[in-house]
Amino acid sequence: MKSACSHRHEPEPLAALTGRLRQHARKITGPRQAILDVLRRLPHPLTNKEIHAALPKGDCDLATIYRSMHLLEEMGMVQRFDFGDGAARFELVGADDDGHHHHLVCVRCTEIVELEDCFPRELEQRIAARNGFTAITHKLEFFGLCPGCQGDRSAVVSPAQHSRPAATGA
Amino acid sequence: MKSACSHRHEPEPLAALTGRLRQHARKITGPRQAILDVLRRLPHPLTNKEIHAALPKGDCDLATIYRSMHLLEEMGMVQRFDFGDGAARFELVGADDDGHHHHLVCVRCTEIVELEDCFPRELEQRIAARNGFTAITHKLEFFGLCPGCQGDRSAVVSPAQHSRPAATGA
DNA sequence: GCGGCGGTTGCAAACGATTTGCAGAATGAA
DNA sequence: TTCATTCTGCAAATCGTTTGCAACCGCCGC
Repeated sequence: MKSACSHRHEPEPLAALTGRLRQHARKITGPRQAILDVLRRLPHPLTNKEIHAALPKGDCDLATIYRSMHLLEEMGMVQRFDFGDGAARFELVGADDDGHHHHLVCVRCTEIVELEDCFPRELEQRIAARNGFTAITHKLEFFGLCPGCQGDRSAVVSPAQHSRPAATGA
Repeated sequence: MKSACSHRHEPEPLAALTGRLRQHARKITGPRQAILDVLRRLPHPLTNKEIHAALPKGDCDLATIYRSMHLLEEMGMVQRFDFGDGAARFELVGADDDGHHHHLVCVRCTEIVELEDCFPRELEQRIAARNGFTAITHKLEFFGLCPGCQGDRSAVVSPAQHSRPAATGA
């Protein structure tokens, strides 16, 4: 069952995480433990490169991180997020949680706020019904200027794909 | 001004589109006319590769399409969308429109339905206010099984990044 | 109608994120 | 401890996208 209050929990102990691996008949290896520990201690959307950087030097190859994230995603242990900058990000998912939530990203400093809010369930159902779709889900992320970056007129990180200065004309 | 009913309009004549280029002091070239014409006739989110394929053979280099889409995006003539499959998609934006809207994508056949629905403005404002953010926007896309693909138990196109079979367990 | 400037284009190489082939290494079961 | 497998590191391959560069051409002024 899922707790009524699904806010940020205490980090799940590493042993519990590796236990989930064991349940899925997956081997508990050094790299996997290291990766899970990073995810556990940094409860934020992390790119594979960031995970790699957070790892004790040479603890794990970047390719292994990619493979591990695929595995963990298939097992439902991590949730993938896409902020449109061309790099996938991952967050650990609680054992009793489906990981579904959204973010508010500052387009200037890239600060990330975890949100509880979600697209209204009933409205989603109506959209599904109206179009005859089933098994409907959604991807939703918010972008804006955080308190600290407001009034700052310097360049902005475009929510669009990849680099390139944001549109100035329009 | 913007019309009260912003549903799918008649395709804007090519001359009107090139006229917008002229207004921005941009040259009206063959490749650009060809690209705009494709966007005009195919009112769906198109990848650069799809646009390239829809073009009369050798009418335009793929790199030119990438550059053109950047230009058109900066001019607000096209809107960029990201369905999480690693390729950007573009749609022409009406002259009196901001292009903001969302899609419902079938994860099996990739059929795309254009939606009128949007995340509740007031709720978005509340999220912005609660976190002190300003200039807030959002990216939102829906995924599900279209009527024709329901009951079909074959592989699914994951809404996640790139290929790889979608999670079956979990 | 002509000439020239600067925006544009095609081509190919460069890039960054992600994937994959392969041989050796390490885990978990017997 | 042995063995079958699963994993890992390394390097090369992919894929979408960007960019350097030289040739080109649309558009303005004459």
